[in-house]
Amino acid sequence: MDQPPSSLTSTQLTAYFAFTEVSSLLRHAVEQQLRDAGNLSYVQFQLLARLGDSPDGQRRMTDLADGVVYSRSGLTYQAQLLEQRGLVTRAPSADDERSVVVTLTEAGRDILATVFPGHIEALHHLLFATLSDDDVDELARILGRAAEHLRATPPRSAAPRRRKTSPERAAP
Amino acid sequence: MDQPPSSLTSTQLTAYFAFTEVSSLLRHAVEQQLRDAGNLSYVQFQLLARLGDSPDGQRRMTDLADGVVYSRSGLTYQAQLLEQRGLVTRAPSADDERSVVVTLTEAGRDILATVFPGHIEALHHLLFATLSDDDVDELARILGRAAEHLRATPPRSAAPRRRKTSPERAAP
DNA sequence: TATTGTTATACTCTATAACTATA
DNA sequence: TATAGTTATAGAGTATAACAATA
Repeated sequence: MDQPPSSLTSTQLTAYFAFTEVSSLLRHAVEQQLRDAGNLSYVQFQLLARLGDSPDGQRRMTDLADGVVYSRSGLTYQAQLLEQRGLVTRAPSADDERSVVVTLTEAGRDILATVFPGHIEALHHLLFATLSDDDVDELARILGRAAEHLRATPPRSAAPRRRKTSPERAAP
Repeated sequence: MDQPPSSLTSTQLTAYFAFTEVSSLLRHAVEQQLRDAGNLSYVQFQLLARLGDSPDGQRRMTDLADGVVYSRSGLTYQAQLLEQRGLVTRAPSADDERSVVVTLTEAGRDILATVFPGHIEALHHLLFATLSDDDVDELARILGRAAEHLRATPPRSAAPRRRKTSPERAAP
């Protein structure tokens, strides 16, 4: 049903509260596992995992920043930390001297390998243990659609701002 | 391709990634709305909302901390900020002189009233716009179960720690 | 002694603005 | 001029430990 924009159905409220609760508790637990298993923050894990996903283990700084919705400076800070620990290297790109290419090192892969099993195990214990296969199917379908929608929806009030990647003409 | 996950199905992975993405984007958008509409952080909003939920607009510090999974000191910090803005008051409890009762003020209720409509509207736009009623039902059911499970599942490695509220007998 | 809450403190993280260099 | 990234800096937030007061 369509509602006046100032109310939610009770089911919507239930869904929202459950979502935030799962999100918060799961995030908390995962952060702790990552910290215990590899002394990684969630953000650092995301960055390493992104690099691990790349076929050559490399990404440009900007591409990494886009994925994690970070400010450039925030990413520089995290990249420095990871570099100091020897988990990544940074070098200017051959294509474009302005760009910096971040590369996952062997040590970085090792850390990922150390952390992954516990990560997955935690998801089993915390999230999937009580869900049926059908539930997981539904979840993937519904949240997949929601994610797609969110990705395509610009933050409304911040609309006239310049986006990071998209080359919009600036409305002065 | 991804690395072969040791024991998650591809649907589970899809569901997990979609969940984290929705969680992250939604949280980001909601935080911005709360900041814009009422200059509130997400945590501050949660605290005020919790107080607003209470019939008399009051809660003990410890009860508030439990709900938000915070350290005591972190809660004290936030409560100070809210008190400075006149959104809550703090006073020793009559029942137990050790306890501090936090009370939502008129100004606090006003802020909640100011912020709520936009909050709900954002949820409409961002989350519920693309979901059918059945989807929302499913989401509420599935995540409700997951939340219940998470709530009941103690962080495994931190198990032998004392919990905050539950009067367990401590296993020595 | 155990519980409630505050304080002191140190640390992590994030964003903004100014800056350098390449395109 | 526009883009990629770094640096300087400042601010919010969080947790740990020591502490005071009450039960």
